[in-house]
Amino acid sequence: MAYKILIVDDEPILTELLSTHLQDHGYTVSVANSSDEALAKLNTKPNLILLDINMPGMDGLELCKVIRNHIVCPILFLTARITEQDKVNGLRAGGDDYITKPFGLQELIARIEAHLRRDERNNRPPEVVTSQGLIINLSDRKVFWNEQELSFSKREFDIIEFLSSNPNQVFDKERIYEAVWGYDAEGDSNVIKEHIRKIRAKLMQASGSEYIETVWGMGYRWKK
Amino acid sequence: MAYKILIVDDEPILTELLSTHLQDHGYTVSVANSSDEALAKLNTKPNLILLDINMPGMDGLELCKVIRNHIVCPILFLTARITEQDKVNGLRAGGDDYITKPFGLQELIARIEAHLRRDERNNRPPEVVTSQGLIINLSDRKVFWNEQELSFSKREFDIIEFLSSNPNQVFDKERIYEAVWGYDAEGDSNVIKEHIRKIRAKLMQASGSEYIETVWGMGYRWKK
DNA sequence: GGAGAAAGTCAAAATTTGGTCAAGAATAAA
DNA sequence: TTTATTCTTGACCAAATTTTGACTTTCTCC
Repeated sequence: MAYKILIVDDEPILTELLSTHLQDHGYTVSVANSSDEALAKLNTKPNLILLDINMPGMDGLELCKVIRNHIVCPILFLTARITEQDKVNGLRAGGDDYITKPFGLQELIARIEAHLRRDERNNRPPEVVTSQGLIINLSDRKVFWNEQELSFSKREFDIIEFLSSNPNQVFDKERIYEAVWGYDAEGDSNVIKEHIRKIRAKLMQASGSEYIETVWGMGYRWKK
Repeated sequence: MAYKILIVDDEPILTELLSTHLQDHGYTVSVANSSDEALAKLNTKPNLILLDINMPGMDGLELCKVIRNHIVCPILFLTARITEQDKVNGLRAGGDDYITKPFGLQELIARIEAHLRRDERNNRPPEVVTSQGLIINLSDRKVFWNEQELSFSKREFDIIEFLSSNPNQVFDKERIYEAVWGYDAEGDSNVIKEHIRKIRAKLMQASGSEYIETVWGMGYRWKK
């Protein structure tokens, strides 16, 4: 999922430039040309905000404080001001970083990445894979069919995780073994077949449908 | 509790100056004059690291990457380098900010505050309240079941703190050991099992319910 | 349709893992 | 110092999982 970045600045030339550049790097960008517009666009829940300090109407610092009452995400100030006191004020207002114009676009991207990465680290959302009413929560290692939690052993879950994270792809038994056990299987082994059987049985009992498909002579595939 | 800041720099004059200044602002400071020393001092669990890029031996960027494998805390680079590429490299290496020498002490403090505040916001609720009447106060290191205070030893509380701060996530024994003891366990150890047993017993006696769940083959999880 | 290969099934054996206990070592308190 | 508390270790048991081997079924190609 692409990260959403909100740019708040009243200079159309700059916002246009930034917007394009960020989009080239895979970000979803929305632009606000005024404080009011910025507040209105908060409901798009941006993952990061670039905020110009010099804005007509409400000052960037003020705006920052207001934003902080609404959402928690990295806020980076863009500004031409350079005195130390300005920096201090910006950070005290609840900003997370301070980039002085003119700035290099590469540096900007790197800083954005650093902040997003940081944010990710701190409060990563649960990774969830879903298919047809089945919810697979990878970080909690839990599987639900509607309200009901299904229980799987370690190996079983590992196999489910691997297959469901790569839906519709066919993997032969050696490949699955390698991915789940971490090393190559020696000789012919019945292990995979047996685990697949267990998994299928549990999923079938709960949901009544098949999730793992056999591709004859090739391997198994997670249907999505 | 005072924040702990680790300064990594090989210039004694600078570290001395910084150290004094930070202490004046109420921080607990430890100094490492080399990469090896820095790594050794990681187990003091600093809340923030100031890292010089130009160091003899392991480069600051390298060091940063290594540190990132151990702990999660803001890392601020200190350096005389100023090219944009340098900044980009620093941030990519896992750093959170980049301060070029010479820098103002006020700005430094402000940036430190901003990062710590940020960290606080993200992952340090002052107290964790779990479901049925159990209150875990992390700053006072006290646990209450309704009105009654439960007593836990240091290790026991550390484990409770770690698990309950990351509810629903499964941690294997090595991971718990690393988080609580600050370094890797050597060989198989029974310590975690034993402490978990003690904790469970106390919680069960007081509240009559299980808070720590065993995930077979994976580890333990704090139920929430 | 039949041979042979691949996949599925089942139950039992083998292994791994977690829980418990008791006692020694280490640490803190008195 | 003595004493009490906490931490760690090793042994053992019980439970759960994983693997195995024998067997049956299904599919493909001749």
